[in-house]
Amino acid sequence: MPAPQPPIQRLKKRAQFLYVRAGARTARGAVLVEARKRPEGGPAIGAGFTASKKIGNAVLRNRARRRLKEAARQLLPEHGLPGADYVLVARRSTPDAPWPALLDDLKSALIRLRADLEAGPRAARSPKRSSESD
RNA sequence: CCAGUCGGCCGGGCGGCCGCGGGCGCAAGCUGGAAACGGCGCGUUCGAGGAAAGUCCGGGCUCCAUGCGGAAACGGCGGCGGGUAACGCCCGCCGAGAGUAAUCUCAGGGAUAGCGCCACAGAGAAUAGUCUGCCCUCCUUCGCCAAGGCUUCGGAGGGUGAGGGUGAAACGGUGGGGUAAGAGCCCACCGCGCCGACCGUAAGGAAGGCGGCACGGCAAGCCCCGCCGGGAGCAAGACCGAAUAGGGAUGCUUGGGGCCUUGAGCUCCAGCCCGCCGCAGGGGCGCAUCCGGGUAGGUCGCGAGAACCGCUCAGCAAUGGGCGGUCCAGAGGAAUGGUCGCCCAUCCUGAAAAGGUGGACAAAACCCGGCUUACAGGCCGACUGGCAUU
Repeated sequence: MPAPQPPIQRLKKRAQFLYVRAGARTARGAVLVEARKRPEGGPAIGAGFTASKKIGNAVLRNRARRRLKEAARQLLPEHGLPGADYVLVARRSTPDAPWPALLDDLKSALIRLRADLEAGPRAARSPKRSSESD
């Protein structure tokens, strides 16, 4: 490994999740990814995981969250933007999707989001997002 | 062998590779630090369930309330005995009901404490009752006659509670006697009620005797009796505690005037500030150190116990005693995973070989004891009935 991988920090607090929720958002197949630059920056990449009750019972939610965690572990250091926080939201197909397809979806979403984030925080907030945000 | 009843147990296995959380250890390495000690890292070890679920009962623990005891109200429970920390749970037994049987089911205290209700149907539904009937007397009427009576239609009065019919239930049943017809009116048996030797700790069982029948059901309508119960919950609760704002104390500093309760108190004017200029209006004007309360956040609570395993003793059992051994998840929006291979079940195709498919229900969150509900498939034991065989 020539370049050191950026460290990954787990998001824990509700406030952190709410902060990221106001940022960019991209859905790809089995995953929905939210991302936003932290104001203080830094080399670390933040990662949080969410599986709502829409996914199913506790067993299914756990499985979805853990698959997202493993996928993020593999892809986030390479495709994530240092200094930004990501929240991976499980969708109904997350627990059962084929593993390579899940990785593809996440990778595609991360690349798209990275481009948005690097273009600037204003550009990340596309107008269609305002309708679906609460 | 087939059909069935009951109880107990398991609930995929093994192995690569890459990861995660807790505990313990660490020579060297990187890193923070004056150090102590941390972080990264390395090693090692442990890391979801029988229901972890529903949150329906019972407890532990914590805080609140509380002088002690009792009662009312409200809620829960309800055969008897035992087990237990406790229970609405468990075991054994009793009673009633179902089944050929093993076995299963039961809100299983009180209906002579009182009130209330008993739909529909039906004449009548609880101090009974005459719709259709049966019988007697009287009146009327038809017919026969041996002149004594017999008989048909209708009406009135009375007797009856037997037959028909209604109903979940009609105020004992069957048979005989009896009678105008009938009726526990009388008799036998059965049922029922009362007493009851004797057996059982008890619920209860019961030989036998007496009674001529009296006493319908619902307490899951109110109620009565007995027993139990203070409330809220780990977001309990304890400790530490930043920034900012506000409170208090001390010290220092201060444009001018007024007031008094003499203090950075109140108030007026000027000045300055609220991006700049003008006008109008509004707001603000100490600093430093320390103290205490609270918020974010953090630490504890937090797992060696009504624990698990084996042997043994007591007991029909639930369970309890003794001895030996084991340490067995703990966190917050972070862990208990991802992926691959082989095997074992499932299902599909197939004559087979084989190929494909793909793993029930469901995941701790303060901890125990129960209950209830969900569950692919499999294993073990005991017992009952039938068939066959010896």
